[in-house]
Amino acid sequence: MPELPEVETILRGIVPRVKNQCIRRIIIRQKSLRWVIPSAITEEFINQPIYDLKRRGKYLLLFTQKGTAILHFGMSGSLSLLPKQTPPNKHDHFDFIFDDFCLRFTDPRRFGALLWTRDDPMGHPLLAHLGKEPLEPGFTAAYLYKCAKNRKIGIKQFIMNSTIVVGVGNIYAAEALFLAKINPLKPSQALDLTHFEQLVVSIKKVLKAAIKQGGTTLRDFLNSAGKPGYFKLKLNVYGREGLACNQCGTCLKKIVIQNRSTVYCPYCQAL
DNA sequence: AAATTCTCCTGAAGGC
DNA sequence: TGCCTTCAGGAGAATT
Repeated sequence: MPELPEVETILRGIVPRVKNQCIRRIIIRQKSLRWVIPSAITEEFINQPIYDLKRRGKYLLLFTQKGTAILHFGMSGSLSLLPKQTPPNKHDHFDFIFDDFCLRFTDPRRFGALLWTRDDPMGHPLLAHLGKEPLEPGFTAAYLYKCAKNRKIGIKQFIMNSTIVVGVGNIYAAEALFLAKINPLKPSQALDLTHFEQLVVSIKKVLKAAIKQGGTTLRDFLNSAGKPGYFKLKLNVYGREGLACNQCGTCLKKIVIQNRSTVYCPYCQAL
């Protein structure tokens, strides 16, 4: 599922092809994604140079003078760079047709989104209240510590709260907590500055490693048409319940937090 | 204000 | 073989 590193990789993959290019036509086959695709986009997004592309959290932004397209990949969304006229498959919901290629959005579960705003996208309701970017300098232990004050919620839910820090999804939350040796259920307010320092370092480390891994798959994305493969990052805990901890050999335990499966090492991550 | 629950959707996997 | 059930999960919306 596309988390921050995947979205970053998609961004880097399409920038060389898309930047300063114009979309000539938009084909929408399925407009009801997470939200209905606004009809204005089919006119206003056309023939406008896309002068910049950015990522904010897991959102991808395509800027033109008339407005900005906001893409989200939900759980199962992806983009492909394809030759024009490539026949669509079942879950190919929309195409951006450029002069020389087609950028196609595919999303079996339809949790993704395509929105359009004429205003500053950072002020859009979906983006306005997002928290810190985890790979930027403002994401610090002191910041988390301050946010965690009086928060009883478990630390895993805390770092997955996008109003605090963006882009830390279920997989990377579990992996970062393992690296930081913190129990996912630990009440946020009970952690001290040292814990948060470890946590910040671990989150940055896990995300950077995944982006680096994504870079190796980027070549395929650019040269041959298609999508970037998902990362074969070495996972310590996610999806490894019942297996031995890489660190100490203890049987990894799975619990459910807010309907999200959470795997951790009961020994390395004791409360 | 903070925490919890519900919801969207469909493919994969498991049970019988 | 095939049908049915369960699960996975990002994140906004609704509810407590």
